Amino acid sequence: MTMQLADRAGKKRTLPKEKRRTQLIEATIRSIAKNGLSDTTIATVAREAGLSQGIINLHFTSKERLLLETLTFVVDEYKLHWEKALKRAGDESRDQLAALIEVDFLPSICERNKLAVWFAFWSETKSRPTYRQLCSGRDRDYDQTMHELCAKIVSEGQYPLDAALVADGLSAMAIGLWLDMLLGPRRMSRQQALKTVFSHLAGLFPDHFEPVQSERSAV
Amino acid sequence: MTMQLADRAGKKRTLPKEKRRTQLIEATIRSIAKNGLSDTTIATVAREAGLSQGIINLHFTSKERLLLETLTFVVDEYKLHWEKALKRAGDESRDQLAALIEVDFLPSICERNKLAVWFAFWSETKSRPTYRQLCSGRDRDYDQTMHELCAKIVSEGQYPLDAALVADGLSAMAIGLWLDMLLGPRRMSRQQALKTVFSHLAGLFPDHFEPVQSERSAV
Amino acid sequence: MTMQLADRAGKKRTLPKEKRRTQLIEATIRSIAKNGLSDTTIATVAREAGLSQGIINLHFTSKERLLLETLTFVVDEYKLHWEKALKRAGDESRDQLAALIEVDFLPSICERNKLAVWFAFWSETKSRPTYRQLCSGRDRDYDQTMHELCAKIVSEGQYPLDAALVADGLSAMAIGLWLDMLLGPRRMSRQQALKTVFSHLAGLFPDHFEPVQSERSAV
Amino acid sequence: MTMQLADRAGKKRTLPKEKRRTQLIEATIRSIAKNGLSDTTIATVAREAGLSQGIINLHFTSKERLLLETLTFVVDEYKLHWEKALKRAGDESRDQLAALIEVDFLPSICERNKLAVWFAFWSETKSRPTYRQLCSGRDRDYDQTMHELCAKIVSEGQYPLDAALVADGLSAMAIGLWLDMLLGPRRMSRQQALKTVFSHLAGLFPDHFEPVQSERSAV
DNA sequence: AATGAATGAGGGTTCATTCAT
DNA sequence: CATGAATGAACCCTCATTCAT
Repeated sequence: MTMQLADRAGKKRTLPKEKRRTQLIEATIRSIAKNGLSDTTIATVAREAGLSQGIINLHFTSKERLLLETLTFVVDEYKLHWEKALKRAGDESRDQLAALIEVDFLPSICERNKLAVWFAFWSETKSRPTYRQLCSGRDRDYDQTMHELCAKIVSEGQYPLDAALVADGLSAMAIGLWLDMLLGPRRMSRQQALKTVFSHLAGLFPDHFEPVQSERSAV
Repeated sequence: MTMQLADRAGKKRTLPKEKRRTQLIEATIRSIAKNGLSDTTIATVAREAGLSQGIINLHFTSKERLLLETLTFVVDEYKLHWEKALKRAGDESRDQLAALIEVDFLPSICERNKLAVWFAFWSETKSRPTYRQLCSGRDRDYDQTMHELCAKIVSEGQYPLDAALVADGLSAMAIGLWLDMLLGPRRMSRQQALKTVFSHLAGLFPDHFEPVQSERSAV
Repeated sequence: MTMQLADRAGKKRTLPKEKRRTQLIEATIRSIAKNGLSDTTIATVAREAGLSQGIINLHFTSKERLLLETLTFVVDEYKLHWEKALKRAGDESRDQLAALIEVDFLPSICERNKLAVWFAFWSETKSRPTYRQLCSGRDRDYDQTMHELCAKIVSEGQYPLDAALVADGLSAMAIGLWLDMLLGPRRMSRQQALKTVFSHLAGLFPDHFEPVQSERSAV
Repeated sequence: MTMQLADRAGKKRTLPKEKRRTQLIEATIRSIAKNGLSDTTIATVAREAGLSQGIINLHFTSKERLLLETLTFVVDEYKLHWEKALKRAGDESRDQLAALIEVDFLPSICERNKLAVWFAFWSETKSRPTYRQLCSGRDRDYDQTMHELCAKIVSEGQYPLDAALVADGLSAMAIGLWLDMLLGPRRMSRQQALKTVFSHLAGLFPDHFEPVQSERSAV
């Protein structure tokens, strides 16, 4: 409500096209998080943006398109982050894997609004073939990279593990933790989630990752 | 005349109350899997059940109630399974943990229709407090049991691991694998999923679980 | 308004399917006559029928279908009338032609509501190919019959006329008179219209039709 | 920058007021012919004119006004034509009547775009009193003139006909032929339409008009 | 003078719910 | 019990109109 008032006071009535679009996409993300996908209507999005209903069809032609572009927005942002993180991570495969995983728990990535979007679309994927292409699991590049890093580490450490299975498992774990974070921040904080994954890494790859101490069990 | 119609199909027109209810709940599960939660209407459920529209309000008062009872049905079935599995598992904590995890990938539990229901409700959880009570994550008993088993194994094997973190991680991984199975059976089969979890167990608890060979990497 | 009240008082809430459909078609005809085609909305039709808006989609799936069936209704009724009239007319081609023309000016055919429907759809024909098939001009059987009758009369009377042109002209004249009647009953009554056509027939086929005296010019 | 855009197309961005208005009216006529009256929106007109949406309200205040002026435009053009034709026709009533009728089938008058406009407005006349004043039937002067010419010819030729009825019939026939032309140019060409009317004139007034041979029936 | 972003009333349609049968 | 015709609120979308640029 305060938000809305602020909007009204401080903003110009007409905005550059691209600005309006992202403004509406962000309103859509908030609405999905707040109301769920099935209760996200053109009205809720418009209200969230502090604008009129007609503006959505003006900028996105249809609600369906708005939802698609919202999903794309979140997916692209995610991809951008981990690609950047990977570049910055240095040469050690250990560090690269760490970087990749840390991205999943960056505040801007795993804030609940965004997580709500991921899960909303995942849960509709079966009935909407269009969604699947955009976000099946995460994406192939991610899986590929994860697999390669695990393979390198396994061979470096001579671990008796199957790299493909480890990669799948880690990726799955991250998503499961996302769900825990979505369902209630008390159950699982970002810190807690990170510790969980790194604790596993330490168990699996003892020569590459150090043990993690949880507050809960720390004496 | 009515009799005639009833006879024709070979079905009785009136069914015991409880039968009708589960018949409708199963139709709801199929509809959610097929159409997604937001495209599941009273009409799609009734059609899936081969009955008239009015029957849902007759047996469930409202659509909301039908959905709630559908969720409850799936959650209860899940709980029933792992409680039974645990009892049958013997005394070894190793076997009990294995049993607990295997339940997640039982055909009747992780068939895609059921998974679709879990994710459908999870993704709406934020906006519907009612859902959360029913299925936040899984449920407390499950988490508790998982934690205890991990703690026992950790202490048995003297592993340098935090039991709480391992328990959370395993639970999360199972859910992440469910998502993989939901999004496409090719990406992740039940067998593959089981291998993935047990491969991690072998890595974490080498004295309790044996290494797993994936077909993919097997020479 | 009285109509509406009467409806509400005297009718059952639920009606046989076919009855409801014709009831709605008749309401559509009245609405087109009263509001024009472009101002005929689902709301105006429902109000005219004294029913709720949803009922139109229930019985006709879409507004478009309702309009199409309304057009079909009027076209079929017209065709039925002139076919029947032709059978009853006897063997004289003179009488048959007279019968054919008289149909155009039967009260139930050329009441203004119906005429409004004809013109409404004619005027949209260019942009709606579907309409054309249903009512291009009138229909081929009509044109054919008209032509044959004129040909017979021309040859009987040895008139120096082209039967095809006469047939086209008479048909066109009838439609032009319909327009006059639609635009204002004062300008052109049914009687007046009939006289106009028969006056022409008398002029063209003096051996078959007798002169007509108009009130206006009658001394 | 604006200058640049203007230059590129070679058009001036600002046009004399009257030019813009007729440009928009012509675009309206095309849009009505192409899309029908009910699908003629401000957007279709603006697109047809290659201009922005706002311009219509700028020049015509409202859509209603634009439609009204479009109708007026067509009506005035028609009236202008037949008044001019009448003046040029000479003194013979025969020639004057012929001239009057020929105007109806001048290419610029009965091109389909224009006919579409006539019928579009006629079919809405009942619900829009404003339209009726503008174009009921055609207009009184026309009817009056037609009647006088028929009367003169009837008396000249001592025909046993009622002049008023003949005038009405001819006028109606012309409109009916317009409809035939609107619905499909194959059914009725301008030539064919003219022959049809003159064939009737020859039948009615044999001393004034010569018989017409149709191609169809010519041996 | 001209544009086009923005509005919001009203259009067609869907759908949970009611109720007479 | 079971049906399905009927309702009406709420959905998405269109479009005439306004207004800052």
